[in-house]
This record gives sequence, C-alpha cells and structure tokens, in this order.
Amino acid sequence: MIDKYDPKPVEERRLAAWDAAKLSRSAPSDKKAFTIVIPPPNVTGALHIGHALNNTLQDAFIRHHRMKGEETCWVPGTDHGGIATQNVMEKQLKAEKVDRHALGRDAFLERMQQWTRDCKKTILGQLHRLGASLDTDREAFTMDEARAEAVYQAFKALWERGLIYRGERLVNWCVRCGTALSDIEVEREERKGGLWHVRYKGADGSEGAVVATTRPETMFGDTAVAVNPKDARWAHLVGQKVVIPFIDRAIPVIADDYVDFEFGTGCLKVTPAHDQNDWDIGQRHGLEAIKAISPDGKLTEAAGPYAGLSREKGKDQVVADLEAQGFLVKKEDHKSAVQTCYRCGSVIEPLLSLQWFVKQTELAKAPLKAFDEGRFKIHPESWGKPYRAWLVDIKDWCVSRQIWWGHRIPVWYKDGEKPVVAKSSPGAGWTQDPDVLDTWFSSALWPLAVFGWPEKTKDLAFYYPTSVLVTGYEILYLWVARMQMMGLAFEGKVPFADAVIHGIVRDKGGKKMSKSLGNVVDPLLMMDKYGTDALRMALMAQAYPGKDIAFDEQTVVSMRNFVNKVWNSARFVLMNLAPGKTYSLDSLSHCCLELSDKWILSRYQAVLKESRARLDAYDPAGAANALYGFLWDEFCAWYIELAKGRLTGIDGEDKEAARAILVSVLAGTLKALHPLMPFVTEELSEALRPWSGETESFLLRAGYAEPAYDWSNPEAEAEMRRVMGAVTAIRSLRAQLNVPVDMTVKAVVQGELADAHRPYVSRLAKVEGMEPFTARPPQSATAVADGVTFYIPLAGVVDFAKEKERLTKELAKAETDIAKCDGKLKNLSAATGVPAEKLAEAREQRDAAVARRERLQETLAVLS
RNA sequence: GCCCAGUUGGCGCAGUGGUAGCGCGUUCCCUUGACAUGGGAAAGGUCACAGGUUCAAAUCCUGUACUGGGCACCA
Repeated sequence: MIDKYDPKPVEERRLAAWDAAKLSRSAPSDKKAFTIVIPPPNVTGALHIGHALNNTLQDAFIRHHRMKGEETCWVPGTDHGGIATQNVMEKQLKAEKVDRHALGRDAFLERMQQWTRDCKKTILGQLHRLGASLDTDREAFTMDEARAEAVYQAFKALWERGLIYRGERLVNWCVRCGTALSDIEVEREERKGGLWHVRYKGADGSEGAVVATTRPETMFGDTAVAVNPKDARWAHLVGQKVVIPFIDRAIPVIADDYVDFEFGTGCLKVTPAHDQNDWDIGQRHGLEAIKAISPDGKLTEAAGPYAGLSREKGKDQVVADLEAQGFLVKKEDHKSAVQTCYRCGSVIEPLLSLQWFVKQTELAKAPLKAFDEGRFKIHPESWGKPYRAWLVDIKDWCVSRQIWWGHRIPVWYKDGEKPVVAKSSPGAGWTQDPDVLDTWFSSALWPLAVFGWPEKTKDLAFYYPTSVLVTGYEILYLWVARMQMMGLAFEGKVPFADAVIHGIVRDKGGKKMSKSLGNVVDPLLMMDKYGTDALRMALMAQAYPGKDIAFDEQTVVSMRNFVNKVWNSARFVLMNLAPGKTYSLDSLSHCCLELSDKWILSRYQAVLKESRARLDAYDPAGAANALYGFLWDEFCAWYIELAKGRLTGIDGEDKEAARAILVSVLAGTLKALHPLMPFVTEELSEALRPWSGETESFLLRAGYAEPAYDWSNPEAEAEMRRVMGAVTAIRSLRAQLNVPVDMTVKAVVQGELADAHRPYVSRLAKVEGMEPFTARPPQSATAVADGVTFYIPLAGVVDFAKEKERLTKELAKAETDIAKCDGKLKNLSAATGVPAEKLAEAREQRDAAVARRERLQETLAVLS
C-alpha cells in the first residue's frame, strides 16, 4: 500500500463495484422504509457546489439508515425547470442568431428535449461521481410521461374541486421573460429613484392637484387621483376632475383612506392596471383599468405621443417634458423597493392579464394543521414561524406561464362552449390553451409522482410518506410548502415528516457565489484535486442546520489530510498483522487488557453512539467532528503510539489483544465514517476484511458494528487522562527547556504512577529509569501533573533561569485554577439542593490544583 | 415597519447553567520505520454592549448596537 492516499483509482473502482452490485436498489420489503426524494436539479447545466452539499447530506442520511438495516430508497431525478431552462436555450439561440418565434414552438421544444437529454446525463454523472447512492432504476423527470400523467390528474382534480380558476388579475409580469410569475418568484431590492411631484390641472382650469409618483410614465393609465378624506388641504377637490398632462384626459378626484397624507403631496395618482394598491382602490371605487404599458414593456397607445417607447425611455422623456412644460413641481430623491424577476433580474411590471390561478386558502389548511400538530417539522425550528406565516397569509397561486417549455395547460376552448379539461383534443374546432404550467406545479407533486401516483401502486403504499426532505431555505415556500399542500390534498398524508433546511454555500468571504463575481467553485474540480471524500467532509463538517457555509478550499485540503490520516492509520494496522487470523472484540480476554485498551474501547463505544445519534438527528457535522477527533486525536495520537511498543514485542496474548483492538476499532470507525466518506472507508474495510471477520462485500450491506459488550469505562478514561497529563507535562518541559528531541532522560517520580503506566510515560515522553522519590535530585527540572511529579536531572542541559520562569508561569496557572475552584466551591456550598457528586467533584478538582501548587512552590524554593 | 437568526482567539465555526473548544493560520523544535497531506510544544479569547434571574451565565430573561435573512410595504 502506498503511503499517500490516491483517491481517483479508488473512487473509480468502488463506483464500478457498487454499480455492478446494484447496491442502492430498493424494493418494498418487510423492513422499515427510509425514503428520500431528491430535490430534482433543473436541467439548466452542470451542478454547482450547493448541489454537492445538498446531495452529500442526503447520501449521508441514506447510507446511515441503510447501515442501520432499513429499506432505504433515494429517488433520483431532474426538473424541467420552466423559465430557467427556457432562458438557457434562448441564450443559446441568441448566440446562433436564431429567433425563438421564427424557429416555431415545435422545433424549439425539440431542441429543448435534446438539451434535456444531454443535461440529465451530465447531472446524473456528477451525482454518481459524488458517490450518491441513488436508486438509478427509479430515475424520474418532471416532464416524462408518468409525471405528465400526474400533473394532468392533479390539475383535473383541483379543477373538479373548484380550486382552479381563470381570471384577469394584476400579476407580476417579467418583461424580459415574457411571462407572468407567482408572488414568490419575485425578489425585492432597494433602489434609489425619484419621487416626482406633478401638477394635474383642474378640468375647470383651476390649479388642480399635485400628485407624487415614482412612476410618472404610468400616468397615462391613471383613472383617478385619490386623497385622504380627512385631508383638509385637498378636500375641496374631491368630486372635481383633474386633467392628465399631455393627453388631457379628465379623471375624478376621489377620497380613500388608503392615502397617507404624510407621504409626498398627499395626492395619489391611481393606476389600477399597474399597481396592486391602485387596483384595490379601483375595485372600491369602480374605476376603469387602463393599460399604459404593454407586455413587452413599452408604453401603449394610451400614452398618446409616447406610445412605443420603452418603460425606461418613456419615463425619461415624460419627466423631461413635464419639466419643460411646467408640470413638474419638484423632484425628490427616493428609495423604493423594486421587484425583480428571480430568473433574470429584470424589473417586474405589475400587469393586468388573463391567467390561471390555484386557490390557496383551502389547500393551505391541511398543511397548517399538520404543522401545528407536529406531523411536519422543519429543522432548524426557526424556519417554522415564517413557514407558518406564509401559509396563513397565503395568496392565490398564478400557475400559468407564457412560455413554451413546460406542461401545457390541459384546457381546451371552442367558441360558444365551456372550456374543457382534457389530455388531448376533445374534437374538431377545439384549441388548447397556449400557456404552460408553473414549473413548481409539477415539482409540488414530486414525492407523489415518483412513486406512480395517481395509481395506487405498491411503491406509493410502501415509500409514501417519505422520511425526510433535504433542501435549502430559498425554496421553502416555492417548493416545500407546495408539496405539503399537494401531498395532503391528494393522499391525506404529509409527503415527509421532516424537512432539513441547509444553508447556501458562499465563498470564503461569505459572498454569494455567482458567475459575474467569478467566485464560483466547481465541485468537480475539488473532487479532482482532493478527492470526493475530502469534498464531502469539507461540506458536511460545516453543514449546521440552516446556516450558510463560507466555503474555503483550505477546508477541503484539511479534510484531504484527514482522509490520508485514515488511510495511513489503516496502513499501520495492516502492516502489523500476520495472515490467517480474524479478530473480534467479543473474543477479547478482559483480564489481559491494559489501560490504553480499556480507555480506547470506552471512547470508541461513546463515539459510535454519538455519531449515530447525530446522524439520526440529521446533524452530519456533529457526527463528522466526533469521528474526526476520535480517529485522529485519540486512536492515532495515543492508542497507536502506545501499541507500537507492544507490536514489536514477541508474540503473545498482549500483542494479540492490541491487534484485535486495532483491527476492530478501526473497522468499526470506518463503518461509522462510511456515510460521510464512502470511498476510502470501503476501500480500507475491504483490505481489513481478512482480519476484521467481516463477510459482507460492501459496508452498506454489512451494516454498523453492534458491540456485544458494554465497554464503557469511566475509570479507565479518567486514569488515561492522568497519564496523558503526565506525558504532556514532561513534553512541555522538554520543549521549553530545549531538551534535545532524541535525548532520553531519567526521572525521579513523586506521587502516584502505577507501574503498568510507566511504559506509557517512558515511550511517549522519552523518560526511563523512573526512580521512586527519596529526595529531589540536584540540577533537575520539574514536571508537575495531577497526582504525580517528575524530577528530571538535567545537569548541563537546563537553563535554570528559563526553568524558573516556566515554573512560575505554571504556578500562576495553579493559583488561577484554585481561585476558580474556590469560587465554585463557595457557590456550591452556599446553594441548596446541589448533588453530592458535584460537590465532591469540585473538591477533587481543588485538591489536585492545591497539590500541584505545593509541588511547584517547593521546587521554586529549591531553585532560588 | 414587523419577525427570525447571528455576534466566541487573525479567519471560519462548535459549545445551551458549573474552571472556554475545534479546524485553518501563527511561533519554536523535529525528516524517529503508518502518515511532513506528519509529530511535539506554545502564543492567542474579560464569549458585541448594558441590565436582570441564579449559589453559579458564553449558555436563561430584558433592552441596545451591528450583520445577515424572511415578510410586508407610502404612490
């Protein structure tokens, strides 16, 4: 075995073996089901580091539960991605100078299909490379035949329940994408703009009103000017008419409570066709809605001389002309939140248009109840409140999109007939609605659709509801809430009882990754450079619920180092085994175990328990940190170092005990690490198999090691801590006094140090010939640990000034410790109801510190 | 404006009532037969601030400040 872990060949070999064994396949069985449906990535290109995080987490959970013996099923798939994917294709076409409309709908869709095929391949390949143990036989796509059937059936069912309607409403319109969007597909950002005070003269030639507006270009759609009924300044105008500049259309002045007379001039121009609040006012007062802006973002005929100008140009021109002609009273700087398209960033235009909607209030009731009754939990809990609030204050969902890529709305029209919901044409003369459904409509059905819904399949019965959903908080409403609605509406059960919400992977400085900033990290590159296990560990070790991750390549490097450490620990163990014997902890003879054995077994058991509990609680970071620390700082740093001496000795019971523990603890730790870093653990487990007694070829089939004996041993742990303390005290002394590293020193020992533990100190601190204390040897340095003191004669080596300085520092530390213990003891004895153990523990701590102080004081006295 | 989260050594983060931890980085020493992708030692924090509860607070409560986020917005 080579002394450096080389991930590439190992990963290739393991993937091939896993694939050949169809290791991740699942079928309904009598075992407990543990099911996850993948958040299907959009077919917009390659996966990014966020996907790597999302899928690593899911894979860890899946592997963990499979190793616990459950029937795990992780369903792979991709999402057609509606607008996002169509935008990608439009960019491609633009580069080829092809117009989408010239190409035609059918040819366009043909190209989309081709692109989708390629993209799926890329995505699934990347997931495979990541080690994702997906049941590839179940691959689904939100627009394949089975999913199309589910979408149709869901639409039809909602229609029949009266939950779908078509109507002309003010919707969020993306001028760039040329489609309506739902309320949650809109983002808001603060932008600096202006607030223009514009005079609308009275129809009778009087002064009229001065309105304040941020959007003067929409004034051609005004159908009233509103003032607050309590506003004395403008009361005389109510009921009068004023005239819109340039086009001289007269509009009424109305009174409405909505108007805030603190703001602007207290006069509000009302444009029902282009503003939600104005729309509401319009409804209350029976105002007409005049469209001043067209779906392509240009001013309409209503704008008279400005017709045909873009929104932006129109605004500039209108403002310039208002000023030139004396209508502009004043311009203020004004910050306002503009709404932008979540797909292309263009400014959203509220536009009156005919769209399809899904009624939400009714559908939101069941998820709300499920949440309140604890049948659905969000991790971390802090996302529960906004989730709930969103459901309570929910608005109807605009589901029609004016694009081509998606599920065509299954509604057919014919003159003089009522619209019909049908999969295909009901007959001659019928035409299908040209729009497609919001991509999130099909996503909402995902946990149902991947198991064959609406058919009552065996899969659906066994796997639904699924166990957990792992996703980012940015699609909590967009997706998670909608799945809850649909799942409850159609199957009466939550689609998953738990949602694990992870954060966004940001760059090192905490900035969001974006192509334009050039700070995007390619997961494939990281895997190439450091190995897949290292990337997975780097992501997972920082994946605390709901928290964003600041991604630093350094972390991957350090995890690569950890993987290498694991590799080398196994190399060491393997080098020290003889062929032909298998080991297990169960066969260990307890009488021949020494302190380090009892200690490592106790720690091993505790860490296994912890990592399992952490993974059960969807906390892979906790599991990763526990196992990392155990393997490196306990198993390698202390146990292996101590075992070295035993392994070079003659064959015997002690050597065999050390071998058994090395093999078993390592094998068990590899199993525990397998959900986190599957490749290296599988490779090493295979290498250990002749000795570990493991008969299964794959860790996923082998399952976790179940200790048959309770190795927990607090006494051994405490005792080992004392030995470690002694070793560290001597090492520290040596380092600070510049005792040569390879120099073995003698020592006089005062206090307790069991004979059996002397070899530990001897080996790890290079001390030999530990004589019992009779007197402090001359010219010696002193290492004081709890319960034991070492006097190390160092004539000619010790710089006594330095030694004094060192001891003084240690004395100060002892004093601090005592003071802290005193404070604690005082508190504890003053309090009532303090457990006796706590008091005893505090006393012990204090006694130890006092003893240390005494030794240090004595030594310092001798030195001076 | 309302709500939520965060504020811990240079950086990134754990830690939820009893003497502050981890990774990276820094300084010094070391190529000793698992590993220099390593080993040893060390420096570095009054846990944002102000009150409060408690015998005891980084941890619980209240308030303030800053940062990030969610929701709602006065045109």
